[in-house]
Amino acid sequence: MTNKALQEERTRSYFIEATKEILKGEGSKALSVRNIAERAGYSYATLYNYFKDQTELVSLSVLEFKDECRDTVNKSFRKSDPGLEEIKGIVKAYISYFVQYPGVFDLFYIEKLASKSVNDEVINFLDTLCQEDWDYLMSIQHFTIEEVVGIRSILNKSVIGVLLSYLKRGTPSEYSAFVKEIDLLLENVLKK
Amino acid sequence: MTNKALQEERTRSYFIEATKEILKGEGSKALSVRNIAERAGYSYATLYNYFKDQTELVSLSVLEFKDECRDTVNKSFRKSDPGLEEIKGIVKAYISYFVQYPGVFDLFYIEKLASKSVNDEVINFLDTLCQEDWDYLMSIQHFTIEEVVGIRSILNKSVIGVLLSYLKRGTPSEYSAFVKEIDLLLENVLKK
DNA sequence: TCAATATTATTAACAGTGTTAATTTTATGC
DNA sequence: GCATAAAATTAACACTGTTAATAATATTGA
Repeated sequence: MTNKALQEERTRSYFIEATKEILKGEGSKALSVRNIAERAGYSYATLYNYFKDQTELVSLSVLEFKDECRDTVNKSFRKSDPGLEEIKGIVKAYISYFVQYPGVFDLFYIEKLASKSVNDEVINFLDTLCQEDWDYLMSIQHFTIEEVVGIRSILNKSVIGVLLSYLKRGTPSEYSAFVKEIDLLLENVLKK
Repeated sequence: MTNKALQEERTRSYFIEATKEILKGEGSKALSVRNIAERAGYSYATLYNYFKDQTELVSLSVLEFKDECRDTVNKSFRKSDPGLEEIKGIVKAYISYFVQYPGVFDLFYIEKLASKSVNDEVINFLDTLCQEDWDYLMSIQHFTIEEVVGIRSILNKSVIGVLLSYLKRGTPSEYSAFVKEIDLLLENVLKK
């Protein structure tokens, strides 16, 4: 019965939306089954009629955050020509997203995810956002394949590191210094 | 009475040792007040007669792990001449320590620490281990001050990133690939 | 040595967590 | 309207950190 399936999907979405709200707001530390259920308008045990456990709900949220992050990056940095400047813009917009939602950073890079496929999708996400630009830079022979492999690796890892330091250790303490650090980093990593 | 102070210090050390054992073994996820106390041979509430709360115990553990990590790095990489090769050795030994004790990585870079001073000590730790080498490289004019500032930043952040990816996301999945990635990274970051 | 005191360690309790089983409420088909 | 199927709920269990009140031990003074 398709009517039943529709209702079920609606109820599931209430739980997912509640989970996302808490993760974006108070963060994963404040997430709890009872907290989610209350916000969704159900009792805590009802959640288990629709989801295996809490981690499934978190994994589903991660996938939606991934889409949201991609949209944010695409909008905030209006696609100019492909190349180094676009990579810089993408990286900055990507970083801005996690500064706005630190709880989502935890999900992407720290918390244990239920599904291995979600895990892999997330860890390569930033790199895939820049795929076209790297292809372009190789096509015009600005970089060799070997250079691109090395630079991509450094870029991806140092972006994760700079975010972890800022969000979890408050280093640097000022946001302006953080922005400067990123500019310096991009300048040095992407130079020939 | 110095006898009393001695006994108190001994009891404190039992709790600290128990905490360190759990953190190195099962990790911070398995850490609990009752778990620590049981291993220390006391009841759970006794802990609060010697420490403000669990976070104080964790902060004290972090400081001891810091010393242990420094010793490990100094021993495993027998100090040759200062310079690029020594930096590579230090970084590799540093990374190895956290691969051996993933729970300690969590404490250093992820978990909220009670004391801000401990926080700052930890985040700059790798960089301070290489201090002499950077000074040397500038003294022989292998790098300029500006170059060193940029390279240090990239090195520190990308080491954190590469560790986070490997320990928390299992990327790369093979240890041999992980080692290769680090070699490539060091090669590219430290080149002129 | 024995009672009074000070110190140390313990149990009980509270509010919170994830999860499961049993139960109650609601909706459906005849 | 009634029996049945579905959905939502409460009760319970084993955990968590932390505090207050109690029990056990050690120390002191006479």
